[in-house]
Amino acid sequence: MIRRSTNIVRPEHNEIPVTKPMGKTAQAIADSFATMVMERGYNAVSYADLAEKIGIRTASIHYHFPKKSDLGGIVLQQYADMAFSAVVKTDPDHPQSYREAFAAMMEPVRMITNTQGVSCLIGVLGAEHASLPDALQNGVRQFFETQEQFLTQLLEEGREAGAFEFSGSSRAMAKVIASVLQGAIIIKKARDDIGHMESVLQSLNAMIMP
Amino acid sequence: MIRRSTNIVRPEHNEIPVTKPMGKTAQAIADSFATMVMERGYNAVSYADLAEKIGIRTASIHYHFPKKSDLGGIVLQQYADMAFSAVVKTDPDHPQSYREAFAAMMEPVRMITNTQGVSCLIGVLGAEHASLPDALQNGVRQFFETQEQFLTQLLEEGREAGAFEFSGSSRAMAKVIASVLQGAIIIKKARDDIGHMESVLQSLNAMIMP
DNA sequence: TGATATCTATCTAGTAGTAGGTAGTCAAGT
DNA sequence: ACTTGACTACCTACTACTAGATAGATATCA
Repeated sequence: MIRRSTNIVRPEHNEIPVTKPMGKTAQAIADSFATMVMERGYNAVSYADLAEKIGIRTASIHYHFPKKSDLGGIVLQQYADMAFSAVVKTDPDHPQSYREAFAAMMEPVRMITNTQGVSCLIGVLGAEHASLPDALQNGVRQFFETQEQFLTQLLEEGREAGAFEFSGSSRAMAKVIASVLQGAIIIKKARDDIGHMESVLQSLNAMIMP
Repeated sequence: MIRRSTNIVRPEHNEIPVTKPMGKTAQAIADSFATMVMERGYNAVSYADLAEKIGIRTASIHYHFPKKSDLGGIVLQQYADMAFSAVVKTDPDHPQSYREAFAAMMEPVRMITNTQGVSCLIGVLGAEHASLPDALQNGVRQFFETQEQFLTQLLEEGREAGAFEFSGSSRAMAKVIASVLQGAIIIKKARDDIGHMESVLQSLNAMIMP
């Protein structure tokens, strides 16, 4: 049974209403933390590392983020917001709109591709899964589920509109795409080879475009 | 220019000749370490964890593996040996032999798939790349390079023999396969969902089999 | 307006616990 | 007797985290 809808709906990932926006320092901490995790992994980033990089004391970081898991949670949430915010309005009468929506989803991937030494935050956390605090484990799982749902819907509706062409179910293809992106990003980091990512992205396009 | 060869040659990954085989305890330490890394990540496994699991003191682990990087190195080497040892003799006159060789390469993947809570050792280490000792960083990079070379050759010769069918270069397809496996394994762990892996493996077969 | 109080963001100085790693001892097996 | 594999006991460095103080900004109120 195919569910019909005119537009790709922005998925909700239970956003806690952020009543107070983050200050400059807090955001700097979050940004540095995110980058370092994408390079080294969650467990390899210490408050001391962060403090030195930003130029404050570790205690000041604890002021903004009492526990490491708080910091991890914020960073994960911001990352998910970024990843799912690139929404392009889709229209069944304009197949191109689905391709544009897909391209928009690839924007964060392109950013990671072009930043040396980093891979996807979620992939890194996924690799360390069992060692993470519960809240982060759940966040990671939820990200993957949301991403699959989002991709499945885009592929399904895009195929009906004639924008995509592939065999098998949309869900199966969504699983392949999510997997190939995660894997390719990790390999490009480990091999320090942007070419790997570029090749895979090209193959991926060939896989779904008519 | 296509390189012709009758057989898939087992790649060398500069194996240091292990003059002395490992004792029972040493192997138990290595095995437990490998499993725990595949669950949590390299940096989240301590000598204390290991010692408790095996039932010895941490100092005893240092006796067998003076530094953590030694332990990591051995485990990485054993993992690579396992991954690349499944060699099936290929024969251009028997296309089925290439499919069998491919299936043999998937055997370790199937093992990981069916073990709850673990993902591929190399993928985990890849995710933590920047925080690893140099020797491990190089080992991981080399694994990916060897794997790509191995897969490329198998796909190329298998396609010539009529065993595989796909568009694009063999190398590009090898990159896709290596990536999709890594990604899928991480996602199945994070989502605790074997179904994800099974779906992806099926799609992967459909991608290269005529 | 001036005094008082509260808030923000940082600091110094510490905590207990854990990390990887070392020195030196000792018993059992060959 | 020598090797093997384990031990006890320890070390230094680092971990996340806390307590308490302080300087400066901002709000409240007599």
